[in-house]
Amino acid sequence: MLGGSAADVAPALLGAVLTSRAGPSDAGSVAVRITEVEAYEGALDPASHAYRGRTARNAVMFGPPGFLYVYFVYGMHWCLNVVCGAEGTSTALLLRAGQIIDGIELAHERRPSARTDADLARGPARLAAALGATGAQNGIDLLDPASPLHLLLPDQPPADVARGPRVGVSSAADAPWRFWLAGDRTVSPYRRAPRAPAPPVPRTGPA
DNA sequence: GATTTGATTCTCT
DNA sequence: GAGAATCAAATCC
Repeated sequence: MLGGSAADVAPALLGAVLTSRAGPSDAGSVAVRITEVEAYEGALDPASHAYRGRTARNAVMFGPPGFLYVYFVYGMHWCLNVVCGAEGTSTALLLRAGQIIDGIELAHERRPSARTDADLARGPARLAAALGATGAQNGIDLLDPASPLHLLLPDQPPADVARGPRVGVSSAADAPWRFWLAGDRTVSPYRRAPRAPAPPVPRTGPA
């Protein structure tokens, strides 16, 4: 399952369940069903952190699949990625959204601004916050049940998978490398990258 | 060594 | 709809 190009692996990750344990005890765990991901194709993808080669920050992406790559962005947010390519290929999948299926109360405590259950993990930084994930979990093995974060892949890929352009990326903005469960309420709203040029406006008024 | 930008979210207008 | 918050990595001089 894991080990191919990010776009190939992406549909298989939809419907997967990511479980986090708050601490040494099992009390306070939160589980999320992944409903939206984005593929980042490593050295082939201008939008990928691995596009310009290996650095201390992105080293995890160059490792074997099944590991967690966590990065810090905009000075305040953590984002979670699952390494999916073979060792050395640096492809990964960004977890963009999910549905909390266990530990809803704890998730609300971690995300006070979320007004509904669907808002708890609707967005990459929100998902990380709901799980209580930070850079401390960077590089852990998601396939190891003993890890603080554990990923359980579904028996078979979901049927209703939609795909489209990625959110918030300013390069390769049109590549259809975002995948989500069609119709799911927890999928984040599409937004073009802030710095991308405005789309052409047809001239309907007087010149 | 200094500057710029970013795989975002929240709040106010 | 627009702007602020705020850190690290990458880029430029």
